Amino acid sequence: MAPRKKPEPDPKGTSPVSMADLARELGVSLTTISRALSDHHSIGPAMKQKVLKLSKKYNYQPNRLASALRKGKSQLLGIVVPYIEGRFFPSVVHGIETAARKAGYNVIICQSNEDVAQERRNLDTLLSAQVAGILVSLSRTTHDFQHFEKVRSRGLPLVFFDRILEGDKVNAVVLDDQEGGYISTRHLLSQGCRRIAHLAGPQHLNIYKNRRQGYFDALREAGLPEDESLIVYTDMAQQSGAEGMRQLLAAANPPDGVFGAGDYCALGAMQEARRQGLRVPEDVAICGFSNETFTVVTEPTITTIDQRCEEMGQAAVRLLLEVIETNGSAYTPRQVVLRPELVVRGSSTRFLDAGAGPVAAPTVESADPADA
Amino acid sequence: MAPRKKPEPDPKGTSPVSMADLARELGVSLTTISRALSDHHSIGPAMKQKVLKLSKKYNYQPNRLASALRKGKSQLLGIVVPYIEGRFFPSVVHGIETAARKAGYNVIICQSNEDVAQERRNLDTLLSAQVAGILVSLSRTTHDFQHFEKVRSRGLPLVFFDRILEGDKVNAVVLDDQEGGYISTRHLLSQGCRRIAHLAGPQHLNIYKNRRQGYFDALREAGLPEDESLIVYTDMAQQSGAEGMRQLLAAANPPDGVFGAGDYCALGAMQEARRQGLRVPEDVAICGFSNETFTVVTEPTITTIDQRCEEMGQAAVRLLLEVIETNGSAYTPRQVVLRPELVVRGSSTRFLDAGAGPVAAPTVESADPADA
DNA sequence: TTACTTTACACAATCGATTGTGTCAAATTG
DNA sequence: CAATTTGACACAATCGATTGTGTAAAGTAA
Repeated sequence: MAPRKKPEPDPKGTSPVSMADLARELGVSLTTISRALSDHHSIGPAMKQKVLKLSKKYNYQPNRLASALRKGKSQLLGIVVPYIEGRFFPSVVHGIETAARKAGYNVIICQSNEDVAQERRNLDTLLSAQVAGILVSLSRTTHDFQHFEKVRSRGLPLVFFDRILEGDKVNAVVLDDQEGGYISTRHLLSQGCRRIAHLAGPQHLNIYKNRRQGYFDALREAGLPEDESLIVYTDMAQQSGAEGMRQLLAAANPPDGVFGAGDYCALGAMQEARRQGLRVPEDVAICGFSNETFTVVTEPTITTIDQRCEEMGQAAVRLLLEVIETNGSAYTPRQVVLRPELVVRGSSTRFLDAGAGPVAAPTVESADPADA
Repeated sequence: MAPRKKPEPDPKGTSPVSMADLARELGVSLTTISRALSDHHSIGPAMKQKVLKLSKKYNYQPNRLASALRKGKSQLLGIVVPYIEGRFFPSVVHGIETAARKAGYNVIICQSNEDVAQERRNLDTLLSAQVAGILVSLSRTTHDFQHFEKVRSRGLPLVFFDRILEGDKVNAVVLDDQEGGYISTRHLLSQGCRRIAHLAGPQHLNIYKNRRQGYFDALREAGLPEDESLIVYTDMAQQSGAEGMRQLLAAANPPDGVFGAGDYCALGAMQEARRQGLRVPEDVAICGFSNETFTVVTEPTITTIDQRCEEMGQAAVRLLLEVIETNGSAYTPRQVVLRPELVVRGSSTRFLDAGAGPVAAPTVESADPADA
């Protein structure tokens, strides 16, 4: 191996200072440096000061690799998401990164591209990177937890968020979709709607089933019947929402309110209504779901349900850190359910309803279009 | 220290297999295992096979920390972005992660939150994580490269993207905004517009200055005069775009085309025009800039300039890897300039113009609203 | 003053993988 | 057949930080 000389401060500037350098300079042992820096009790205050001063002077940066190797744990958290696009995942990741950093962790990101095989590889990568814990939102093609066994058997803390598999005892953070459907529908009721339609999503997906259930709950509570003719099943796309609306409006007794299971189909519905000369919200009030970015730029702006993306990220990190800290001691898997938030905007505001919750409030942190 | 026993396969499942385990099992030296796995020539094919088989059997995962520590370089790339929100940065990060993974690297993400101090801390973190290279898009409060000296002095490859500081010899990937303004304006001309207005952005920012310049270039090329009365300076917000449009339409000779320096202000302009009873694109054609997500859901959809977010990420990684590979050997900083792409949509399509470029094409990879 | 605790630090092993240098035997060459 | 090359593997140092144990000296209690 090439011998490496270490002249005192830093000749080419290429070599980062190590604890050994500090030790040599101070004429003390490596141990002393290490313990001084980690504020160990067996180091005198005077020595601590000296070490600290010197480390500042040479701008000492601990080598995390070495530290992690020795301790068997790094200060890294692994994230596996289907992809980093759209509104949802970037926001959650944003929340995760922020919370993680606050706790002294860095995050390493992996995309599964909706592919189980890739997801499996991601896990292997994270394992070999010796992360301290893993946060996962499952790919669409994931139907079992098999490949997570490896993680679990290593005793690595694991937390799922948003996309989880039902029926397994795992740590998870999810949104209460049923509550979302409920408050959305209640809001429409509070605006005077009496015939509220629902643009539903594919019912084999829990989130959509739950949103619909919340819708039913609110209707029942208000003493209104469940009218299947007021429910249109869509694929959640804008186009599909428009078609659904056309269908609803063609009926004998058209709705005066629409709760869309997503913002895209709600938008489609709103556009169709206006094309047919209806006023929104006067003739028909509309609520969406997800608080997509575009909901603040349409005319009128769209009332929707915010999914608390950032909070989800933060909650996931909190949960993960808890598991990390209780280090293996028979931690019981816990599920955190986030309460969705109604964001009232123009598409449903027939009159200024006191206590209708926060109005508008842009949710994207930097709506500043000057980014790029 | 607590002594650690290592029974053969894996008792509690908690201990990952190391090369030492394999060596013991095969009765060979650690060296042999290491070299067999890295396909070193001094290991016989028979032995290589045996080692490989055993490593599969025990599902051996190399400890990257150890490897990186020894080699002095990890397989990690650091990313520093202002934040992970909106359309632009997530997409770039997506591109970066994809390209990096393809090259066998993982990415670790940091947000500066538009704060130089945080940016500085991010760099320190990445340095101590021993990343192999760093990708940076500067925070808005960054006005000098001072804190990057530390990185440079360590000989760490560094590539900037999108947000860079002018006049410094650095590796960077940026978008050709001038070209964007040019093709956008040319497109409007090709649609028969003759009085093309421009909703300009703050001119102290290069990107906006360049977009305006491209606009001028196209006008000049078409033999049209630079008419300052056709330029309105906005803060890029939707509201501001609407006001600009109002102003333009109130003038004696209103425009028949508008090139907005951003999608938000273009949207505002379009809405204002329609409010005043004008038809888009028939009476006034409109182009935006950035290919924001909402541009595909408006009525009509908005013609815009795509900033090649993903390509930018990929290009940045390519450049970084180049620098990493030419490892310090006096690499001359290089700038990659990406060509923006015109995305023709409804707001400017007066007649189907042959050769007008790709039509529509949703750019978000998963427009599937079922994410969450 | 003797015995016992602290205080303050050093030694040396260790985490897991990498790599320059040996070593020994088989293969090739003259 | 002796001499040299090549093949196949082991030794041991190393990356940088952590930590159990050891050991002086100083402080305290009896």
